[in-house]
Amino acid sequence: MARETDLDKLRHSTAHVMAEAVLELFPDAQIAIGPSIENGFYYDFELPRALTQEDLDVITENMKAIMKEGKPFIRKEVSRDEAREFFADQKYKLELLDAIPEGEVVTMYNQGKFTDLCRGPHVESTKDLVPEGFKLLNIAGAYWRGSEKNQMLTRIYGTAWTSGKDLRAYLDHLADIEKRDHRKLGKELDLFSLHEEAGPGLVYWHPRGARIRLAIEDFWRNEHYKNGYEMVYTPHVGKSWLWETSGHLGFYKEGMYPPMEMDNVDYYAKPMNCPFHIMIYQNGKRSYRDLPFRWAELGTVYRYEKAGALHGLLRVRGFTQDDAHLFVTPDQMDEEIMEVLRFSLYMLHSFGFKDIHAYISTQPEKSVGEKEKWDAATEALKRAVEKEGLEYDIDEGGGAFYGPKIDLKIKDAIGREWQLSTVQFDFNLPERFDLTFVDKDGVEKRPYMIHRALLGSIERFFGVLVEHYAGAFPPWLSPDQIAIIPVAAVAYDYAKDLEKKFRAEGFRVVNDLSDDRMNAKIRKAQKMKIPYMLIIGEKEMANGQVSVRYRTGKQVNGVDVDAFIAEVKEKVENKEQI
RNA sequence: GCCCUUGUAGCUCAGUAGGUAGAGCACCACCAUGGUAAGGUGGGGGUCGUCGGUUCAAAUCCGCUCGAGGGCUCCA
Repeated sequence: MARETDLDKLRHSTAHVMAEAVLELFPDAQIAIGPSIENGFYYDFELPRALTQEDLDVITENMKAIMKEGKPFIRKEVSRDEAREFFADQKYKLELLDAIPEGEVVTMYNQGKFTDLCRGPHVESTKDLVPEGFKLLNIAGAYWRGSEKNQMLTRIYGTAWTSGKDLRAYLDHLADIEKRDHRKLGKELDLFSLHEEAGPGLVYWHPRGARIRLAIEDFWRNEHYKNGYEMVYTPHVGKSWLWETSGHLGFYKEGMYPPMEMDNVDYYAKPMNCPFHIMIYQNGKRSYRDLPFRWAELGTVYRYEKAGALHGLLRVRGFTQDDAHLFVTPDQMDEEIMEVLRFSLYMLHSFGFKDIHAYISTQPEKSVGEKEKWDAATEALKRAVEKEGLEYDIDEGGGAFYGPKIDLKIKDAIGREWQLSTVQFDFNLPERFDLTFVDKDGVEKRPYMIHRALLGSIERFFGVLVEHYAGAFPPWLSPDQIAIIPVAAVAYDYAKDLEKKFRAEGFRVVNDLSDDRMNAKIRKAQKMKIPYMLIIGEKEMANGQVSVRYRTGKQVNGVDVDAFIAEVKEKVENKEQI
């Protein structure tokens, strides 16, 4: 167990004080566990009734009072019997006690009226805690010991810092996260919607969202061609034998939409694209001269995610993977892995993600395929990651049963990690579908198969992008790149000319000819986070110019139209933010 | 699936101790033609998520159900 930092100690001790305060309110409460966590702490209780916000206020006041009293935290080593007797009416503590290995010292910590079974460490006294530096945040349900078979407890989450200033900074950070929420911005910027009445977890892309998606997809397709991929399109449903052969019906059935029967055969909506790409592979006798195949598809798949797991665009039931499958000979493996990783990084960088961390997952206990293959593939993954100079962690035994993999996690603008790219070896499907290629020596051999997704799923990636940019997309992605804002009706003809000109240049333009006042038009464009606003009136008309107001608030008046076009083009081409 | 919270006009939200619904924005109409974040006036729009119960009377109380949010679990 890692040594606890001072902040961990503070948080853990604050959790104990919270438990004391809760027991003051509910003397009969059963207490479970209360550790420190990132940014705070929690404690789980079994309570006689549901908590309200008022309860939290009372608990908070109790806690502050306890902190002011300055009660020492006292550590005490006890025998198991002593502990068992002390916690006779605390069933969870008794269970925890039983789980402590024989021979390990049992310790209890006391402060004021509260004593907990706890290995510590804690601060010296409750007066070392910071009344103005903590806040109880929310109430949630949590299973005892994290198992859904067990009793659901009430968990109170809190945050704690060494000063009121740090607390405020953290609360500001939480507010920032809320402002960036892609569900909120998706509504405000009119990007997408979800309709429970039409099916939970299924996404509707509005025109403005679709424009962003198309910009992403166009870029994605072009880059794939440049990197030697071919595009394929495959069906959305397939007969059950495909999924029996692939093993999905065996291992993954509860994650699939239920079957549709037609002509006495069950059809399933695809949860993955692999079997379909394999069908294309199977369509002919393959030679080593043909390999590698790199087949990519923006393939829409359907998976049954539990209702409680659905979350905006980040967790949905129908989504589009930016999928590709590589069929390679064993001696092409190294080179192909290098290329896939390089390509992944290039894509992520293009979208403004610079901070990238790799995770390599190796052979688990239960797996298919020979050990030599696993080792060779794992080594290839490591070599690739090292060659790109990426920091990486190894998750020993964390691979899927069918092969090792690399996952790439990016950090967004406010430091949150998201897993996007994944590159996975598959020793299973080539076997199950009996894939072969004819090698130089005329012998049929098994190809290697690599699954990879660079962005993950378009929906999820889009959600991450919205939060990363807080809705202020760089011009190349922005749904509207330019807003034309004529000051008065006299400038409408000029506005229309400009609009035509910009469209001819390939820009996405909105021309605001409404009878709003200019100020209102600016406000609207600003709220839609349009990067360039062009204010035009008599002055600009006379000189064939535009006045540019940037989303950032900067203004430049009297700009020649061609100079403006060149400026925007450069930003778009370089995928730069303004 | 489980726990807690929650569901009132397109959106954001008010609705005090139960007496048959309000605001702002958006939308429509008219007036106003305006130089860097909301011009004015008027208007249309809701069976208060669904079903059932208590009551003379329910958006307000109770039950069921369907969603959503925060968690837990799950994510081969």
